Amino acid sequence: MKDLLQALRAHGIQPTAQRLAVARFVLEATAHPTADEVWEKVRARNPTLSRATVYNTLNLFVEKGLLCTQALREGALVFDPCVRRHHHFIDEKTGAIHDVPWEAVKVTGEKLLRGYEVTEYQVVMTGRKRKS
Amino acid sequence: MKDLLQALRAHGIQPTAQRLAVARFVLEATAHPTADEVWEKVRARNPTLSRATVYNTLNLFVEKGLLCTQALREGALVFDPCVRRHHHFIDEKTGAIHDVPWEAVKVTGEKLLRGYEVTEYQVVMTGRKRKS
DNA sequence: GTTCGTGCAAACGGTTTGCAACAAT
DNA sequence: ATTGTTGCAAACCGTTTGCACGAAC
Repeated sequence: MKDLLQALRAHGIQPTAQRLAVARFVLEATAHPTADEVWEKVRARNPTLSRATVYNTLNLFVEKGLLCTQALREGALVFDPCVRRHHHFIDEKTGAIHDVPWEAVKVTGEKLLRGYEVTEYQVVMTGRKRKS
Repeated sequence: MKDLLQALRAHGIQPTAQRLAVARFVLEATAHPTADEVWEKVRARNPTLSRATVYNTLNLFVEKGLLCTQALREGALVFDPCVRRHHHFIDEKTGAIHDVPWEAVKVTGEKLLRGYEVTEYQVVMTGRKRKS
């Protein structure tokens, strides 16, 4: 819990009860939730939390560099803790989004694209989850 | 124009004036337009065309395999002709989306991901367009 | 008492849907 | 006459915004 406080302060975010609740959920989230999913989940413990506050808070976190948004789902943004670079795998059955470690996949050739100066990239994969 | 007719028929789509107009624009589009952009552009020549028809038509095209949707833009789907596989480059200044030839970038390692069976993938790059 | 965050409700933009008019077979 | 397509408007969903209340310095 203390680390959450420090994380917010380190990013210049004034901590409030609502922001801590959102941060606690979203920074540990591995599920790439949408804003509404964050609201649903966090509201379970903080019933007075309003949707607007969740949206405001998430946008604030993005602005302050605590979260990144990803356009990986059709129709809604998903939020991802800004940790080390990684790729994404999308289960075509369930739509669930999984992180893929950066070293698991190698991309070559992006440096010498004619006409483009690539500063960021990621591989977006889709397929089925294996039983194992 | 004849090829458009055949393309629609080949995909089991009954051709109508509206569908041909949409197809003509979107199949040649290199700009990855959103549905509303398609509407705006096609309406210039077909002023009676309704937004609903554009949405219905685009969804029909996707259903029938003539178009693919890509979640590359925040807040709106973009449509892409289903041609050969390719990657995407997004200009971080303008948001413009460009196709990157499949052979220009190589991805390795996606076959042996533990737990995932990858059936599709693409590299999504962002950066600046070079002057050249 | 000023500043900032919250909550509500209304507004907004992209998309879908219900329905009545219509065209084609 | 049946089937399928169109156009309009209303509904819908995810998100933003305006504003009044309330908490904190």
